[in-house]
Amino acid sequence: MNLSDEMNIIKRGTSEIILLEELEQKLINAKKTKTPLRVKQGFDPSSPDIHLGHTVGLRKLRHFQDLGHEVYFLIGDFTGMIGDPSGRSATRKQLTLEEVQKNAETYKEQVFKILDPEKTIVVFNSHWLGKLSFVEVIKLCATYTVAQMLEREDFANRLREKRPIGIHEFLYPLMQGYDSTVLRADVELGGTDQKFNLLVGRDLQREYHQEPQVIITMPLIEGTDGVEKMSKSLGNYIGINENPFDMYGKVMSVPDKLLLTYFELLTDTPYPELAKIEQELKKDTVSPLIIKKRLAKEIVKIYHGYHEANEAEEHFQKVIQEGKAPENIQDLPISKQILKDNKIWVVELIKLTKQLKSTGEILRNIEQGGIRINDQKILEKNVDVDIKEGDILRIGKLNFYRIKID
RNA sequence: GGGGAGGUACCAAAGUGGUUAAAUGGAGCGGACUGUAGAUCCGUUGGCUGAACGCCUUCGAAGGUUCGAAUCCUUCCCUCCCCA
Repeated sequence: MNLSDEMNIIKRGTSEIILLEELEQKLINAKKTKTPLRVKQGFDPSSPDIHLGHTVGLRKLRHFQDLGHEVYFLIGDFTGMIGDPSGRSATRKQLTLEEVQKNAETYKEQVFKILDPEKTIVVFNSHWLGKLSFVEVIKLCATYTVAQMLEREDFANRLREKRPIGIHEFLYPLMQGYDSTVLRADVELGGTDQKFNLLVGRDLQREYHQEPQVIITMPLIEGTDGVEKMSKSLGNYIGINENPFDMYGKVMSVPDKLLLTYFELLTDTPYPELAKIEQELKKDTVSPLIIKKRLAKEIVKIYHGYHEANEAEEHFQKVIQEGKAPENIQDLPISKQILKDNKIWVVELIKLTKQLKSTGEILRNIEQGGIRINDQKILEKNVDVDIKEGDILRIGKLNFYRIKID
């Protein structure tokens, strides 16, 4: 593969590369000396579930691996205890050591759905940051001035608006930069909100007489609401551990305007194909629904495989679009003893599913027409229903149970 | 060190002695509609009881005043702002 092909793979979907020429030079040198580049990205272990937003960076790391480079997957277990102020109006809460480490474990399980384990080195920054002496910390601080720190938009804003900035928050960029010097990173990846921190890494590497890392920022994708960036705390995320149907359905709930971005950043759809999709959307030759279904299937395929993706699609078609019961319905075992003349009080029946949390919720569902037995709405709470083996109980739109009498 | 503001349900935010299980918005849930779980509209949202406006729990924590407290008093915990 020649240099420009490599560059095209790397450039896809990026927001900014600083500096492009340095990256080219590094790639050339790597090839010449047969030394893979050391590509670093840090992850904050404060929320343990990886969602599609994280995969934007992870997939870029994978691109580097596919080109033969090494990935340093850095778990910010130490920095996680301080709290990264990036993009936050308020100071982030600090995690305990145990919380951070527990989260880190679940993190590792998930990232290898995307990264190549052979070419990934997982590192924890507590290993070196935890050993720094106070003198060393002060020396590190001495490399930066308050004025430099205040260049960061978030700090500047908070200062102007007289909102608090913790002293420790100034240390975050320094620590992240220090990580780069320890790992001797050639490239560091991050979201656009990380730009400042990534740049600090370059400065510190110079300070430590290293060649500065190239920094690559990736766009932050909006979540299923189409407004806020995808994040767990906002509840607009699609987790990569979610089951195929939920994943498919959540992608389907994304506003149309995000279709192209999702295709570009979350799938490997080649550029000519992307251009075609763009045209289809623009000229309205293909319904956005069809295109979105293609996207949903594509994404489910990446995390669950082709077969599961097909199933998710069929399921969606049947249950959501046509409002019918799906093929695989879970059994609801009912023992004969609790039946009286094959009858059971509806509320009791629903309780057995454990689907609804309280009696109040069950009653509300009944009143509002959310309960069906064999497609027949039950609208009255004081009824004992006749049930037999194989009857289908439906709660709301999505939850089906097949009665099984023991 | 001095002065001030505030902690209310999943979140945000009203409420300052009874009519408050607590306005409103968001989120959630259900329905209708549709090209989707999107948009829109309607309904609904502490728990228990075969349900009655009956009982239990909830307005930072613990006590107290009162027939009655989210609302008043005391102590404590926490958060924030201004001045130094």
